[in-house]
Amino acid sequence: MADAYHHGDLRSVVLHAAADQIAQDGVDRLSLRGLAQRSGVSHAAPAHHFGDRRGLFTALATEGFDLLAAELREAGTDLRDVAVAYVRFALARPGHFAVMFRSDLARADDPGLAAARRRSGQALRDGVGRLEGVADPAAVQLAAWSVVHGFASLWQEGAFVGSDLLDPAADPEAVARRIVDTLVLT
Amino acid sequence: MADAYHHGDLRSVVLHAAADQIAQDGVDRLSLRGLAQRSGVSHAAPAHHFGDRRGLFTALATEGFDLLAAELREAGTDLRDVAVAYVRFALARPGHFAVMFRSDLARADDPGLAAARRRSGQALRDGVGRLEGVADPAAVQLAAWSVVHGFASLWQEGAFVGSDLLDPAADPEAVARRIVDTLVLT
DNA sequence: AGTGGATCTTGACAGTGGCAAGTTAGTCCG
DNA sequence: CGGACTAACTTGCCACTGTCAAGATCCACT
Repeated sequence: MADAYHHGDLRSVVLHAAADQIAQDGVDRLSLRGLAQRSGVSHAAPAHHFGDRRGLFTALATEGFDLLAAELREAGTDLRDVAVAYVRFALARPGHFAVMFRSDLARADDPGLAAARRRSGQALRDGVGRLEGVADPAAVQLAAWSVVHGFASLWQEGAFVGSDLLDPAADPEAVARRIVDTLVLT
Repeated sequence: MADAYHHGDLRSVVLHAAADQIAQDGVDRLSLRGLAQRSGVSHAAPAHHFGDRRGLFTALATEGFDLLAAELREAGTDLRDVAVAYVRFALARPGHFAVMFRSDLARADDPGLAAARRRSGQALRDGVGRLEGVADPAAVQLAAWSVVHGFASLWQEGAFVGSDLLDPAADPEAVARRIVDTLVLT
């Protein structure tokens, strides 16, 4: 740990630091050099693992999609539970979530990222697959994804604070459940 | 136009150029100097109008909220129409939309931005206000906002492209209407 | 033991945002 | 008509950032 050379775990250390910093200050204020300094290495060390600024975001997004997939699978097969799990993930991992759907930050053609995105998409599909007796299942699936994604985004950016739409002290997961209930009973 | 000094319209010229560039390359790749060059002025000229990088984003977000408010008011008083108008705005003004809900980019305490945000919030409220016979109107309002915001965000970032959830050539407004219909009939 | 490759450092370069000081243009007021 | 005042813009500079190239260090393997 106190040794000069990091021996393997630098990659995850930097990733973790990046997620922390993004959660605190936002993506725009993230500096690779600051990240390196915070991780106790020279300014060019991260480049060896991620190559690029885009490479770092790509790795972070990939990790995010894998974490999301795990979270969704754990939630089971009920649409409501899966939806709430999506919101829970977004709020628990703001640093990852802020990067995952930003095509301008990550390298869109990265095969690892595409695979992880596909995995989480599959997990989402598995959880929402059974929609018997619904007129337009595809619309419901789209709506479910959109509503949890939008709610998580808006919540995280503080869009609800002065809106009178909800109690500032409310539990986001509980609100998410209320919203999803509004949706699926169609 | 060919004169050396811009005389007044530089502010809007730069704002327009910024919206264009953000729509093309994303927020992260926006350079104030490139913007200035593209507008035909020196690198420090924008600073006089916006002060700061954050100042530019603040102005752009403010303009965006005003445009959104106008669009929402024009849509009338039906929740479906207002919701679709929200999506239409987001897709028509991607450069503005990308900045409007990013608290890390704009100056959150700016009074002009707060006022514009309040105006568009009011417009949204006016359009969605009448929800008679609904068990949990606040939840429906939250869900409506969340679903259009999420759908517009996901669409813009290309999250739907390989997902089999919808036809890649589909008209986003039509899809948005389908989604909203899924929602309000509760 | 020593060779090879992975990991990290050092040093340099162009580009960026931000600041200070100077320059130009228009306006107002005698 | 002319001179002062102010807004708009320019020039020059600085610290910082991302990126690249070259060198140093460590580890594994034979």
